[in-house]
Amino acid sequence: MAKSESSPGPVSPDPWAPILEELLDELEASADRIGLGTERGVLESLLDLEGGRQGDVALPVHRLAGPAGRAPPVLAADLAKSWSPSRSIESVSADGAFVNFRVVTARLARETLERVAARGARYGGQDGPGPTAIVEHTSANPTGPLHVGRVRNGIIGDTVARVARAMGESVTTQYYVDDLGRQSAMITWIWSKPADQWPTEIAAAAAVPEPPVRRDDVLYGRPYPFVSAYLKDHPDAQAELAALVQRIEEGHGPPLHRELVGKILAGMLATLARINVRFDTFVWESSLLTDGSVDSVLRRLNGLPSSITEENGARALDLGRYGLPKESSRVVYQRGDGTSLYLTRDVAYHLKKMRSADRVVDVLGQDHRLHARTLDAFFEELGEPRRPIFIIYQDILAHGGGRMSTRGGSAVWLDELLDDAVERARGEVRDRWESIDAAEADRIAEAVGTGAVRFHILRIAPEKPVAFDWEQALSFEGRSGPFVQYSYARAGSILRKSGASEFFVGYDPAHYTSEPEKALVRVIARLPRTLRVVLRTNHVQNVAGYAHDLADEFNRFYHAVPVLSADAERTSRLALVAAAHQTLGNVLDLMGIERLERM
RNA sequence: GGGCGCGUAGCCUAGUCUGGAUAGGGCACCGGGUUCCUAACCCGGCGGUCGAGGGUUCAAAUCCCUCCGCGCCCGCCA
Repeated sequence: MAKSESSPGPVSPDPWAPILEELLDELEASADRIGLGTERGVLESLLDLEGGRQGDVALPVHRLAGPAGRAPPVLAADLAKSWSPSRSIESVSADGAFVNFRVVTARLARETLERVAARGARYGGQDGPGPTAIVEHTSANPTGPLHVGRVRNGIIGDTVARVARAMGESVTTQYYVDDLGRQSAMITWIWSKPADQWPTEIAAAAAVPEPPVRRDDVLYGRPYPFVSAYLKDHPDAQAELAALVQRIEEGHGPPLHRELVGKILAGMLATLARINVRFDTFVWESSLLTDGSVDSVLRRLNGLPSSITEENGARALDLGRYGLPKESSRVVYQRGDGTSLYLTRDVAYHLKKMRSADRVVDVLGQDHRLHARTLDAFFEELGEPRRPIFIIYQDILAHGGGRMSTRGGSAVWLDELLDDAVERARGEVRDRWESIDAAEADRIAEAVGTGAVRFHILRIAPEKPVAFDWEQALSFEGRSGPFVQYSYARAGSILRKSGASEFFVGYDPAHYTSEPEKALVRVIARLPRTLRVVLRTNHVQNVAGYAHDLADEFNRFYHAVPVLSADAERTSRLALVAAAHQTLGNVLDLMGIERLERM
């Protein structure tokens, strides 16, 4: 009953919010009239907002039918019949056990365009200050250039961060730089030897096909896979490496070490920057040793009742009660020689993150799944109330299946993929736009090519196993990044040619009477809800899905509804185009794909 | 062997958390569309035992059980 006697409060950034409130008010009243004492919360939870084929919102009444003592179709019909006309709901109809509500387009359009006009680049998101968040992603070992097997990490992480930021969270992205341990030490080990003292097996690195770009990550990462293989059957080298690892962990590593890690990392970051992936903070693993974080964790762990000392003095936690799929229920966190392990440092790192942010999100490959569970168990043991949120993705497999391997030649370098995509885009641009100058063509090609790659990876759920496919990765049609960019450019073109400078003045939402216009209004209106769901579920593929839906509806509208040549409706249609343009742009931003005014 | 993830048309994929109406898209294929705001587009068609089997339910792609296939992990590596 009670219409909101409370103050309206701040306007919701979601155009559907006030309409759904009204719908629920009326639904409650309608339920009352037919003697249903159903609570508003129940009704609300039953509403299907993506719902109706035959409307905008659907209410399945099965669950209400029993208590009401009537058959579902009867109840649905009764509810529909007792409906009183309202300004938001255009029609209410019963179909079987469903009641379908169709919203008055003009009302939805008004709520939507007002918000797009007022919020601009912030349309779709929410105002802060929200919680603080740390999103850690990529964090690949600095041992060589990135290949596409792991590029999902950065794209997922960066998109999650962008969405969280749009939703009002205060987000810091972090790259955890592994400068400790064997992997990066192998690089230093080999490069600290004069070239004429390299083992021949490693010097043979020169025979491997070269990645297309020559940068420090390529150059210094080159011997890595060969060092790795060489070590397997050279105990003397292993001993050298072990000594080096220990010196590094003790803080006495050669200056070359940090220098090489930094150079390789810079190369990897240059590649990531091409797809608009950048980081706010870099946390060097070694800093956790020097700032005492690891010692402090070690002390806490050693004091735990579940802490055990192994024969050689190593320390472990008995995690038997967690049912981890380990051969032993003991998980070692400190070596016999007193040094720490990756796991221990990661515990320290996460405790640090959880102290400084409300939400801690990690993007991890599926090979880290058990590691993530182990971390959780450690936090439980330590009495830490909070947990990181783990987003687990599957590595992209090589073309025929199987892991991408540098030595086996099945690895596809990310730069190589991007170069190919850009090259193909350049061809497309030239075909369509002959008068374009070279610099402009390059700029557009880079945006289109990299956008295609980023979208291609983003569109698939992270946990889905995928094998790399050049043809699909380089597609510029259909469900693709360029399609969204193209739609944005088309909308921009209309706005430009209109000669107008202000689009959200003098429009009349009652003009949106054709199906394409109604559909376009509805997709635009859907963005805030979509982003709320993505924030909660981390299903970043839905951002790409939404972008495609929006572009799709815009193109249908574009073909069916003339804008510039319209008379009475021109202003209103321009407003709708402007709203679509803004929204497409906002979604491109969320995906880290360049907006192009022309293409 | 154990644990976890994945399995939706020829190919790729959304939907699975929170069960609801004839399972949405895209590619490919077939047929149309450009004197008109960018054809990287639009319209139409073809194509589905949602891995298999059982169970729960008024209702299962979705929940439970069993099995099959693929992947990953089960280190005093990271």
